[in-house]
Amino acid sequence: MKQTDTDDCGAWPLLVRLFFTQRANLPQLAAELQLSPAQCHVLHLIEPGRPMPMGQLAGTLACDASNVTGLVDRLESRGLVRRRPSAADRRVKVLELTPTGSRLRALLLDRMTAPPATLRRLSVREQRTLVRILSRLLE
Amino acid sequence: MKQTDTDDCGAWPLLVRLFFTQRANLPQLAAELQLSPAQCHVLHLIEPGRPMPMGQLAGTLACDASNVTGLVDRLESRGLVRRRPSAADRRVKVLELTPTGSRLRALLLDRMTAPPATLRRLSVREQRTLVRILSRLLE
DNA sequence: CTTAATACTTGATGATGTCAACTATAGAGT
DNA sequence: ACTCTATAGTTGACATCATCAAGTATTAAG
Repeated sequence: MKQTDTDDCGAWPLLVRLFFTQRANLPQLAAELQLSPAQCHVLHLIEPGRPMPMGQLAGTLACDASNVTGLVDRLESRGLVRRRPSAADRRVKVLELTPTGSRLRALLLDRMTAPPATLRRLSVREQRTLVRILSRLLE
Repeated sequence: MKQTDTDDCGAWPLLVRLFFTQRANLPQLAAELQLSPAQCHVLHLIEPGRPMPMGQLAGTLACDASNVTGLVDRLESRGLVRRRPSAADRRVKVLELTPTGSRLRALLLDRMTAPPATLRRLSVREQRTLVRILSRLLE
């Protein structure tokens, strides 16, 4: 079970390359929606109808809480996100998408998940295999 | 059967999720090497013994040329990268890793390609399959 | 009730990124 | 040659991203 860390046939290095490739074209995709990469990340994380405390967002983004304040400030000023006080704990503020934010998020996911041309090189069967394997990676 | 996977729309959203997951933990990994995410990206792109013109780097990063100037300034001031004039065209400056830069790059790739725990859920055979499929995506 | 811990904000600072203007070189066409 | 245009890189102005330290408000613990 433990054996293949150094002997995994290079699967992870390939994913790293894929990661950097995607990282490079996120800015342009974001710019088309008048967003920054970080804002895309936030929009991606807040699902419609699933409000999220700011602290949890900071945790998921793995960044400082004060950074989230600024990010949300800008998103809120554009009417994409709302801060709501939490009923349970008056310290926490919960974030939820506005209708506009929901629509923009849908548009973003649509563009991001528009498969690149290279994906068409795979057969349907290979794609299913890929889905099965990736699902297990994402638990 | 929440969704149809008769087409390619299943695999890419998963890769997008994987992408954002990795995006979130790059800052910490970078910080351990006293680097920023962007600097990691640059270091990842300049291979030892394969000098790269600044313009090409800007193209691959899909960012403005002036941004590369600053990135390289900081990397050069830390002795990780060198600017060299190009013999063929005196306008271009070619970037190459210093020995220190090469070592740090190796360390970075080592850490980045240290497979996450989730990868161990896959059998060797599944990992090979993943490698085969990803190679075709990246070729 | 006092004290400590948590959630978020503020202000300072550096890094990242874009744009416009600039220098220097290259590559035309005339 | 000589102008005209395009390209490679830098600089300066400015917004965003990100961290840290300090501060406020609230919660929780002793």
